[in-house]
Amino acid sequence: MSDQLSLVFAALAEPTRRDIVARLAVGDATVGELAEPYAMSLQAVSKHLKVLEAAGLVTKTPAAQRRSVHLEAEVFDLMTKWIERYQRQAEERYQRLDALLDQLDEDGNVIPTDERKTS
Amino acid sequence: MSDQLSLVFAALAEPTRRDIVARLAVGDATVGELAEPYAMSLQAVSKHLKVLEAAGLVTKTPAAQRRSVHLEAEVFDLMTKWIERYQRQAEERYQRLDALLDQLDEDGNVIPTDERKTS
DNA sequence: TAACTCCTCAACCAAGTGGTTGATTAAATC
DNA sequence: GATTTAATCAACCACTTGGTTGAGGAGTTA
Repeated sequence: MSDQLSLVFAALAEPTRRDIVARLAVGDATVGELAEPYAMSLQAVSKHLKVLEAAGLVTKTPAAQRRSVHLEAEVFDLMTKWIERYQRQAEERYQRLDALLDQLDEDGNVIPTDERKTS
Repeated sequence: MSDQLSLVFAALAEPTRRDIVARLAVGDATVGELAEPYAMSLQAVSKHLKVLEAAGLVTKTPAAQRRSVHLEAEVFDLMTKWIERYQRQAEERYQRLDALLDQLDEDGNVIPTDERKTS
């Protein structure tokens, strides 16, 4: 499961991690600040951040006592491109199906080309 | 992890399942047809389909010997809405940051409002 | 009805995941 | 320099996951 798209989808499959992303969209924060609202331990949040980091969704300032975490918006493009591709493909397919249904008469028989209504 | 958004992201975190979605975007298929290209057992593919079904990404014709599987394109909206929201938010934040940087002089000091260039 | 085919269900297994606690590193402050 | 504070590392645990094989259910066809 090492390709980035898999990592990104897996990272966002967790409500806590989506919540963290939502918070980081507002502005950068330290690990402690991010952990504060949750009942779980700081270590658990640190683990979640590592998952987000591995997916490329988040980066941390390399070395400091209070490490600032911030969102990398570009990675979203990976997902949207994948999604849009198949969403569009599926929608087009249904349009073709509609078109095909238009070519059938009330009994479900194919109407010959020369007898079809010209739109 | 029972909310649909989590289920959808988790479902698409698997390359095999994304591959199945890609195939279904082209057109409906039976379970056997979907399983054919993979080295894994039919049961394994059936499990993958169950995950996709639970996420609402896919539906099966209720009961037939050769069950037709087809893609539900609407569910993609859930994801795109979530993604776009935070992507937009993050991008706007960077625009505000740029604006803020415009308000600083070369030494990094804040330029008082009445001394700023009027755009 | 019997046989065959397509698919699902059930039990099992190795590996991964989300959480815990305890110890440790490294920066900031006294 | 010693102490506090912020964050990570490491080991552990219960549960989930992606795969397997074997049996069973429900249409289809002989």
